[in-house]
Amino acid sequence: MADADDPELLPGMVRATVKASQAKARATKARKAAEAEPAAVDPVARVLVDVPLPHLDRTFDYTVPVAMADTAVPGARVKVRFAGQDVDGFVLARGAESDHTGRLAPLRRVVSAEPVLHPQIATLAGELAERYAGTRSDVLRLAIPQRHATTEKEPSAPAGPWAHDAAAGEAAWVDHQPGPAFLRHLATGGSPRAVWSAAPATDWPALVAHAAAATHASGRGVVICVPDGKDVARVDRALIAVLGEGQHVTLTADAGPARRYRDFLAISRGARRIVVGTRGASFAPVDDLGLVVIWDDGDDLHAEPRAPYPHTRETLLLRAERESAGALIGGFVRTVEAAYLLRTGWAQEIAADRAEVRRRVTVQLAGTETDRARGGRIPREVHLAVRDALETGPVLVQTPRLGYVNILACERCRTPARCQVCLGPLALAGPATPPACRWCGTVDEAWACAECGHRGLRAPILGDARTAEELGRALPNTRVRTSSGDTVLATVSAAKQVVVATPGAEPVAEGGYAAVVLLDTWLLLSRIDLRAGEEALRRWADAAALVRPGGRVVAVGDPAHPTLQALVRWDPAGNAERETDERLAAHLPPASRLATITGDPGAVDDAVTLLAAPASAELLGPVAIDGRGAEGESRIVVRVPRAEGPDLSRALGELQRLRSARKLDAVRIQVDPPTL
DNA sequence: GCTAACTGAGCA
DNA sequence: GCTCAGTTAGCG
Repeated sequence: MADADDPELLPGMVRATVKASQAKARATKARKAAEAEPAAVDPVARVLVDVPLPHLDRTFDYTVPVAMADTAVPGARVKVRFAGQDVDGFVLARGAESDHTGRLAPLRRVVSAEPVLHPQIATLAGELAERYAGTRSDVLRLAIPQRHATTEKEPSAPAGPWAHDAAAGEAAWVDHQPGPAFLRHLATGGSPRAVWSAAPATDWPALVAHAAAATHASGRGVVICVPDGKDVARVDRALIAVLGEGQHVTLTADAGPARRYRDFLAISRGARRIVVGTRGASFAPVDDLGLVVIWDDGDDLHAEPRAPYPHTRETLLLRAERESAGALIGGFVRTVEAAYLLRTGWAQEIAADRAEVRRRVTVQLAGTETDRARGGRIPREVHLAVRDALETGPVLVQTPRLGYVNILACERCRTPARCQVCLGPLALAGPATPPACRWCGTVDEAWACAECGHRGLRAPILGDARTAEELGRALPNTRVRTSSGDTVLATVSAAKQVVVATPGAEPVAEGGYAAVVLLDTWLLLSRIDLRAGEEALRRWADAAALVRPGGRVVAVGDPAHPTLQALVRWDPAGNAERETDERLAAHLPPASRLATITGDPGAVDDAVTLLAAPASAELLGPVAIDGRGAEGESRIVVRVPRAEGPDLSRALGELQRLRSARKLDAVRIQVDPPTL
């Protein structure tokens, strides 16, 4: 260095360029000095850097140059030099000094002074990262939308005036007790928590809107999460009807970056206090949160498919606890997780009484063995019921999605064909091949039905198009429409018509359907899954609930099946209790905490030896998993009693930090996977 | 993840 | 004694 500082020692030819570069270096140095001149107040910024590595999920201190003193506020996006490159980060806090012993690097740039990361969301990200054994930066990627500079320059319009009609809210809730008391509690600043089983034919978006209005009346904010955009639109309309325009915003993934950021900012800046959206909205930084609402928490759309895979219900319940807000877990059915909240006394029950439910709907079963043997898909009595109901209004027919269950069934009694080795579903790999298990690959040449002994197999005839065709033939002068896949109808008019829809794609009918028909219920039940029963009832009830008050529901299926019996009795609570008992007996969630570790077989083995799991932990597997880009991977399940859940999460987090620090092959960890 | 520092092999 | 590819620690 001393030599280079003295140009006389260098040959003349290069002297000029050296001088020029030295002048440049001096200028850079001077600029750097100015930049590095630390702010007078709180010159240290604690920065969370956006790197995906678990062992780097901690804050790093940087000095705040005086030029950034006012913009590098907590919550602001910044660029910092990290490991020799520029990375994004958030300022978590400012402070007078650092506990880092070395020299601090200056912040490189304040991307924007907009404080998009609120303290309560930063804390939430930390707790979720810990629970799901992931990183805060992964959670924040889900929580904070992409910045849109143009949008950020515009101010957020303040909310206009509004009035609270408490009487209207209580009237709307009167059939669901103690709903009115729940609303009063919210309106007076309380934070009640309830699991709400909506009666069929309930205009649930309106009730949710009234709960939001009651909370709003107490001067607090509301977060409402629903499964999909169709539901967001319904609640949006209901909020407008109850509170007027401009009191709330909607947050959906498909809104486009500008719109999304604008609505996020309206919440972040406190210009709006009520938000309704899909799962991403669960992170909305609503000021002074008073109520969280989740509708239909069993819908798998509430399960985030990106790491660390947080579930909307868990995110919202955690926020309700931490931010002392009320909670409303609503649906036409009840998940075992919601039932558990009642069992533990965390929440109270809100439901309609038996008489009210009976006034609203009658559910009948149709389809006897003789009907089936005749080979007709739609039993005669269903045809009659449809014709009958069409006299007074539209009819909804739910039919399982084509390819939803790619399995074979007994030709005679329609019991799904299962593998003798592992109970997996049998399927045909191709024409003229014997049936084989889709899970373990075992070929079963000599299959015979376990129920009736019959040896013939058939692929079920399915699909909304087939059903629509069959109904169209039977009802020559009736309009038959379909709603499924890419062409989902949101609503239909009150006109007399038949709407054939796949589960989840049922349109809402103006005034409700005169009748709802559920076809091929056995197919939804044949899914061999942890949640098959719960999921089947959810899909039936969500369709059946679209009936008009006093309407009729006809389900085609086996009257002996307990899940269908729960539908007939309209007893989501009983079904959840039964499912919960089964889960308890089988040591499955919510009585236990489960986690899966997936990856290369070697890496998974290795991870298990490194995992300092609680002593009570059970390891199930590893098993090889196939299909969908998981070639040659294996998976192990770790199970602990619920009370040890936090210990397991901590151990899994520690495992990920250890593995990333040592640069071992990555493994994917999922805590409480929605399905196994 | 990335960079920068470190290591030792290979060669003058 | 030096370069350089390969390795690895640590990131403020």
